Amino acid sequence: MNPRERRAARHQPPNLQAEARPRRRRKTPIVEQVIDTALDVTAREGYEALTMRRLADALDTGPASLYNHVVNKADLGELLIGRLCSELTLPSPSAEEWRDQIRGVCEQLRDQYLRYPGIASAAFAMVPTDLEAVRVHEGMLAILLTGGVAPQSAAWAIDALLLYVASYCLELSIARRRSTRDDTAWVLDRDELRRRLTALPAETFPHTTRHATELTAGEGHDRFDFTVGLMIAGLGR
Amino acid sequence: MNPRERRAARHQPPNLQAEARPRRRRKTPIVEQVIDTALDVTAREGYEALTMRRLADALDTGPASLYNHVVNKADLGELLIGRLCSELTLPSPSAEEWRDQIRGVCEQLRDQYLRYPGIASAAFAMVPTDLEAVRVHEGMLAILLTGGVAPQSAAWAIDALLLYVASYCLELSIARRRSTRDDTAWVLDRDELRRRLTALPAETFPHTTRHATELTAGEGHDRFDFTVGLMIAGLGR
DNA sequence: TCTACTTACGAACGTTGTTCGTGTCAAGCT
DNA sequence: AGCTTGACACGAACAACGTTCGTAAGTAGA
Repeated sequence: MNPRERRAARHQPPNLQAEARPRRRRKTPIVEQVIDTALDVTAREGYEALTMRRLADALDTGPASLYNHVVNKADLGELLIGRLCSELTLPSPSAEEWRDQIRGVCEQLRDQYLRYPGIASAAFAMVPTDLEAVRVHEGMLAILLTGGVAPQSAAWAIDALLLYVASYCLELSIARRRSTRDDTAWVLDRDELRRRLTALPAETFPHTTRHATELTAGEGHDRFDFTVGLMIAGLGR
Repeated sequence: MNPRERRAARHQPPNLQAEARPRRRRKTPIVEQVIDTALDVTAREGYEALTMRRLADALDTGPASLYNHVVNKADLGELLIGRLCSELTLPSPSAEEWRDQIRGVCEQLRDQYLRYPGIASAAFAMVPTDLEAVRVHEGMLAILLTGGVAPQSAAWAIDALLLYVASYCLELSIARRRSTRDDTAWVLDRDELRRRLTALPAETFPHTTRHATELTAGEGHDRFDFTVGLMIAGLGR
C-alpha cells in the first residue's frame, strides 16, 4: 500500500476502506515501527530535533527509505498526533462529574504533549478527519452533552480547549528548551523577570510594576488549571 | 550599535539604556526599514515565505547584509511582533465597558495577526520583556483591574487571551494557506467535512454524526467570539 | 518460472539559516 | 589634514534540511 493511499484512507469512512483484497497484511506494519522510534527520538531530543535524517539514523537506514512509509514530514506529524490521541482514555460520561471529566481529558492530552517536547506544533495543522482525533472529539462531545451543554457551545468549546491545550504545551516546551539549551545571558528565570518588570518606569507602567508578582506567578500548571477552569465554568452558566 | 546589543537593550529598563553618547543617530535606523519590508513581504506571501534571502532580495542586497541589523531569524520575528504590538491602540479603562474594551484589544490583535498570515507563529517564542509587548500587557491589565478583576486572575487571563488569539490566528492562517495553495484533493471545504463526519459509523460515533452541523459551523469569527466571550464572562465572578 | 508489488537506498537537487573575512565609507577627535 | 573608530555591505562558503529519482533486491501469487 502506497503511503499516499494510506494517508488518504486514514481520512475516509472506515466502512469503505476495507473492501480491497486483504493481500496478506503484515503483522505489525512498518509505519508503526517508524512512529514508535519517531516518538522515542522526540521524547529524548524534542520534536525540533526529529529530522528525517535523524529518524532514519535511529532506524538504521537512509532518509529516502522513510518515504516508502510516510508521505512527507507533515504526514509524519499527523501520525504522531494520531498515536498520542489513541493513547487517551475517555471516561463514560456522567451527568454529575462532567466538569472533572472534561478537565481530565484535557490534562491527559497536556501530559501527552509534554512528554514529547514540541510535538504540539504538529497538532496545529491537523486535518480534523484523522480517525483517532475524531475519537477524542467524540468522547469530549459526549461528556459535554451529558453535562447539559448546548450542542453548538459544546462543539466550539471542544475546539477552544484543544487549541488552548496545544498552544499551552507548545509555549511551555519552547520555554523549557530555551532554559536548558540556550545561552544563559538571554534566558530569564522568574525572579529575574520579576525584577525587570519592577524596574520599569512606574509612571508609564504603573500596574505592571505594582503587580509584577502576580504577572510572574504560577507554579506547575497553575496557569493551565486557571484557564481550563475558566472555560469550563463558563459552559455551565 | 551591534544588533546583539540592540536586542539586549530592548529587554532592559529604558532608563539605563540612553546613557551612552548620542553619537549622531540615523534619522530612521535601517532596522526599521528592514522591519517595514519584512512586514510587506509577509503580508503578500506569508510568514513562511519570509526567508532571509527573500527579504534580502526585497531590500536589494544579499542575505549576509541582514545580519548587521538583526541577530537571527527569531530576533527578526520578535521585532515584527513588537511592531505589531506598537500599532495597537489601548483604550483608557472604563469600569462600565471593560468587557467590550478587553474584547476590542483582542480583536485588534487578531486583525493584526491575520493581516500578516502565519506571523502568529513568531509570537509563541517571545520573551515577555519586549517593551511594546509589555505596553500591551499594561493596557490589558489596566482594563481588567478597572473592571474589578482580582490581580492574579487578571494576570493569568491576559496570558490565556493572548495565547488563544495567537493560536487561533496561526491555525486560521494555516488553513487558509492550505485551501489556496495546496492540492484540491487533500483540502476539505466545510460541506465536504460535514459529509465525511456524517458518513462515519453511527454506532461508534453517535454524537459526531448527529451534530456534524454544529461541529463544522462557524462563519467569520464566530468561534473566536465564542471563546473570547467565554473567557471574559468567567472573569466577572 | 514468470509477474506484480513492496521495500530499500545511494546520489543528488534545491533551499534554508548562518558565519567569516574583507572591503568601503563617513563621522569624530587631535 | 591625518588618523581612528565604528557602522555597514557583501561574495563565498558551510552544514543541515526536506524531498525526488532511478534502480536494485526481495517476496507473494499465478
